[in-house]
Amino acid sequence: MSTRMSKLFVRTLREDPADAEVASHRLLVRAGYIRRQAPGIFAWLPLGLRVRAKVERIVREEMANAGAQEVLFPGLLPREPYEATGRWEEYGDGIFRLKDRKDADYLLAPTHEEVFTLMVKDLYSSYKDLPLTIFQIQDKYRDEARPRAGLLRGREFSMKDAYSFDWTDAGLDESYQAQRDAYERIFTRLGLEYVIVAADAGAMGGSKSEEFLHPTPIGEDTFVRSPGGFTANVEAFTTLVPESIPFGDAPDPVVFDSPNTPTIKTLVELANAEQPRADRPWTAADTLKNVVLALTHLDGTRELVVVGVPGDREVDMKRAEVQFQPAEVEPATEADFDRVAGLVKGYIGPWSPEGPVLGLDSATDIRYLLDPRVVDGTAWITGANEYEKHVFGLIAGRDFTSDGTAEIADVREGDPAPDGSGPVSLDRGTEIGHVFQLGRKYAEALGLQVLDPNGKLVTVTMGSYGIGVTRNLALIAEANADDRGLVWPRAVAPFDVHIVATGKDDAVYAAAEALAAELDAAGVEVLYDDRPKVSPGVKFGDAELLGVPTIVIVGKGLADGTIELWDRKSGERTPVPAADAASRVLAEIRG
RNA sequence: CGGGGCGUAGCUCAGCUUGGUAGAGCGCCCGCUUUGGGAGCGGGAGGCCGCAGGUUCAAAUCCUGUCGCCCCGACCA
Repeated sequence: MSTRMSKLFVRTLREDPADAEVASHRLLVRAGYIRRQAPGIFAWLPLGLRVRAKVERIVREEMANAGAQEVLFPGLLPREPYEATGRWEEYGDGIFRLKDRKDADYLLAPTHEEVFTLMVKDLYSSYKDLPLTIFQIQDKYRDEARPRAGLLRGREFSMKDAYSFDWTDAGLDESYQAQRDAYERIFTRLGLEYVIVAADAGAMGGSKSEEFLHPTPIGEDTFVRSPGGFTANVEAFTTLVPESIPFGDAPDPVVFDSPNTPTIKTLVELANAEQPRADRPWTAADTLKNVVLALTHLDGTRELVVVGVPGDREVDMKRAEVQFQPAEVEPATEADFDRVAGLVKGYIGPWSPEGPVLGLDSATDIRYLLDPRVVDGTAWITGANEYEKHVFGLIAGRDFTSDGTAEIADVREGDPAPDGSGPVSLDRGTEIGHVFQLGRKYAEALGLQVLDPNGKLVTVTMGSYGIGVTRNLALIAEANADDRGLVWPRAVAPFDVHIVATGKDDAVYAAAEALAAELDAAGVEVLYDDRPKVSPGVKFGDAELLGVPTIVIVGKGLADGTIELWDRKSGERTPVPAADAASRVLAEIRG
């Protein structure tokens, strides 16, 4: 049965909704696919649901291809399983919590590792039952601090989450690869450009982890690519370590007066004026900036660390978080400085004439880490640990050492890729899928073990694989819109064809109706704009806004026996004999 | 949590500076006309001006408080 526009539960808006910024949000609301219900929470109207179902179908088909079975867990879950893995606390304000009438704690599930693991534990106890991959498509809830961009970052969102269970590491590799392959097929079918980047395994606590990123200017992630094919999320980017330089007969460090140098820029200017170097001027890259960070560990203890980074680089707090996780990182506060003796704000450095100042074996006892670029033999200008004094010619490895390296400096366009594949470029992207090997963390915490062929208990190793269904939908909309509206790829369009009848001639409506019926009988999903008192301009505008890829206009051409095929994407209109219309549409849709 | 902006009809907004009976366009309903690019005319329905308190003869408008929403950042995946 084809859908009639006159009966469809939709109201298109002539103007952009005031609260929508990005194209997908604006257009999905304006075209009547979704409506906002609460911040980051949306109602789905018939058009939106149809697209959502199409996306889900592709995901289901490829999950089946990958040998995964569909299940459905509740979104409302008790606290206990999350307590067992520590995530009830870890999630903090990030999840919706609630209590039942007996005052027992519940949560709206942000993801389902725990309950999947427990279900497998309940049912399976032999290696013969494995491998197993099960998945669901279900709404997830996260109380995002700031939901934004409509569907792109919601508090309720639909996600396909799959979990694999193996009893050997090799098995996990295979299960992982199967999902990874399925993801490539899914995004290809959805028509979404993607890059696979090495990701930080992060809070989920696993080993191997890759993100599928869709490059888009509205993306919230930054990732790098090199000409040689290296890709990584900036958080996971590792610096190419330069060769060490022999100390040779480099002169001893020289302390100099450096009043009024609150910034790296002023310090460099002063150095060039007062302590010029023979071969080339000092630059910010010659300075070593010692940044004091305060870490708050999981047990609540606060630790100060100092990280030395080249002065031309900023600290990237996101990279710092990754570096020090699971501790929380923030710049040290005044109170932190007050607690430690020996740090002269603005003049912090690892060296003093009296001996080392930074490091676990130094005067301050503060952990000192260095940017990987600070290799042995490099010479630096840095603080002399005395008010209004800096030191130059300080040689790494000779005059100071560290307790290790830290990747907290920002990544820049042109930085060399760690695999030697050339300078990287930076792009914005949004995560559309994430695959990773959880390993045994959850199985251990929840006691999921099976008997191996020798009758020995072994802990199961797991993978977890997510695709944001509604986010993908939004990104498809985003990537396929023009100034007139949505332009759906055929694979996910709410309808196959949108028939627009114009004019008031009964013959037009009769012909349009007959065409709709014929196509419908052929299994085509038809949206038929039968509204009799609506002007052609409105119907054309709505057709463009809704974005069905093939539009058929039955109107004034009918007098000459023609009907028009209108391609939404190219805008091209092709008159065809009315008698051929159905077959031409079929060819268009299936060709 | 920090910064900025905004809450007036279903939607987009004006009115607020300078207090005096609630406005426009679109949408919706009725009638007539109109039908290939968001029609015309006539008639109509629709408002706790976010909420609370205060000032005042009188508050959408001024003051205080509060709640909410949007954007940027922080946070989060």
